Amino acid sequence: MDDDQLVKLSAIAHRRKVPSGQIIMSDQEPASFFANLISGTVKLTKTTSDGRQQIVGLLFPPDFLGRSFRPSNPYFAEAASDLEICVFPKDAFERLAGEYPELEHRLFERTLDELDAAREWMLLLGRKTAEEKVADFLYLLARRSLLTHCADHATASFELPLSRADIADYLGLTIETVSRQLTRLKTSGVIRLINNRLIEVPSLDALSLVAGQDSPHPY
Amino acid sequence: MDDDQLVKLSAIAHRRKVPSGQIIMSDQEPASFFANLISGTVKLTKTTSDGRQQIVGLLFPPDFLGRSFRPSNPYFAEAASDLEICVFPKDAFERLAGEYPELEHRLFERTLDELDAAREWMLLLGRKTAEEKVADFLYLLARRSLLTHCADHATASFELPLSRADIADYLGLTIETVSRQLTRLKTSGVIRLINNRLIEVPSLDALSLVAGQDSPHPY
DNA sequence: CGACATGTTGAACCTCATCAACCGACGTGG
DNA sequence: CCACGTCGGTTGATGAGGTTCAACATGTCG
Repeated sequence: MDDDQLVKLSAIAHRRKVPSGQIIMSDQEPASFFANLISGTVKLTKTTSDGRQQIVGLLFPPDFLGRSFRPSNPYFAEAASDLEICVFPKDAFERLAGEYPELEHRLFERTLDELDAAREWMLLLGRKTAEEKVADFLYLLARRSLLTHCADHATASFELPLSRADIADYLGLTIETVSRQLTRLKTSGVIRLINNRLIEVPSLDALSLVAGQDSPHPY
Repeated sequence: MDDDQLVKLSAIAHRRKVPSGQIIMSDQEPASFFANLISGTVKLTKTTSDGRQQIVGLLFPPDFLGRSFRPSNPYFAEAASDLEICVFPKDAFERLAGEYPELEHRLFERTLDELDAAREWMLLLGRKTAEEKVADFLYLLARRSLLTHCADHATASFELPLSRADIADYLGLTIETVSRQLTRLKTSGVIRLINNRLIEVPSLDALSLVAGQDSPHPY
């Protein structure tokens, strides 16, 4: 994105803090803004009429939050932790997107990535065991942590961005099963639990093996 | 899409028949074309290293098949029945998309629809029971059949586009469970099985109820 | 210190997967 | 023409993986 666009973007933007648990975008009401995630984690959730919930997407910085060309979302966006976001009014942003085809193109690419991620997760939800699900989730986070804290690439350590309940909703499990599988992975030595939220992975390859990944993802 | 575009599109297109079971696009090799689905059903599948399979998307006419701005797919596209498709060479199509922003915009919109569908399916895969899954799938097909055979909108009848094995792979179940749930729905009177592939739904509302839909979808 | 939220562990139960037999339709070859 | 194998689908018996319910542990905040 060139300077001109960045200037115009920041002109219409403003920062906002959001406390954990707050709904950012709701199912029925129209989405009136776009936003860039500066810090924190956003979960996209869907719920059945009787209250069963499923997380259908996670957003980490610097992910983008919004709904292009549609009046409203078919899901909720909720702060899974305290957030900082950078908000753009929807109409102004879309005017800008009309001016700069590059911008729309970038949004398109991001949407394709989200689609790929969603489909990858469908395989996990439909066909993997509880142990594989948990290991897969941890493997995902471990790889993410390598991108930022670029360490030696064989081990990793990171903080869980979600509570047990949210992890369960992400993996299509119950909190009890998540907890049990975590202790299983701990006792089998695949991970170390420093505290409830902090995790160490001595061997990424070992973790990837438990996750049942097609191919150990290179980084 | 205006006439000019349609003319140029058809100039680079050619028809092709594809027998059931054939792989159209593969995981690793680059996707070299786009295609419009004229008749038949295409399944998008992902597979774990040990052979468990999950269908991550279904395409019906007049859906569009292809991968914008990416060299290859992270999944397979396979003919779930005999097909007729209308093929566009990738480079020619992308040149055209560059000329007509409208075209890229349309592709974007379709991708958003696919993303919504994928996320809806994540809720099904992660949180619904076998009975709800099967009922939900049938409800989906029933609504689709109303769009074409526009009948009285309270009942429906249609042909299953998938084998039991494919239905199982779509719902994250086994063929046995799919079969059992179908006979359950039959004996409880929610559906009628005319033959293995032909289904009648006396009451869409009753089916939607079993499917555990948030809201009975109006049509 | 007690109340509440979050997480862990245990025991019982249930849904769904697994394994196996069976059925009907179809195509092939003797 | 009929035996035969194959394929797609159904049905039954059994068992395992996860859910459910409940108790307990830990941590935090008033």
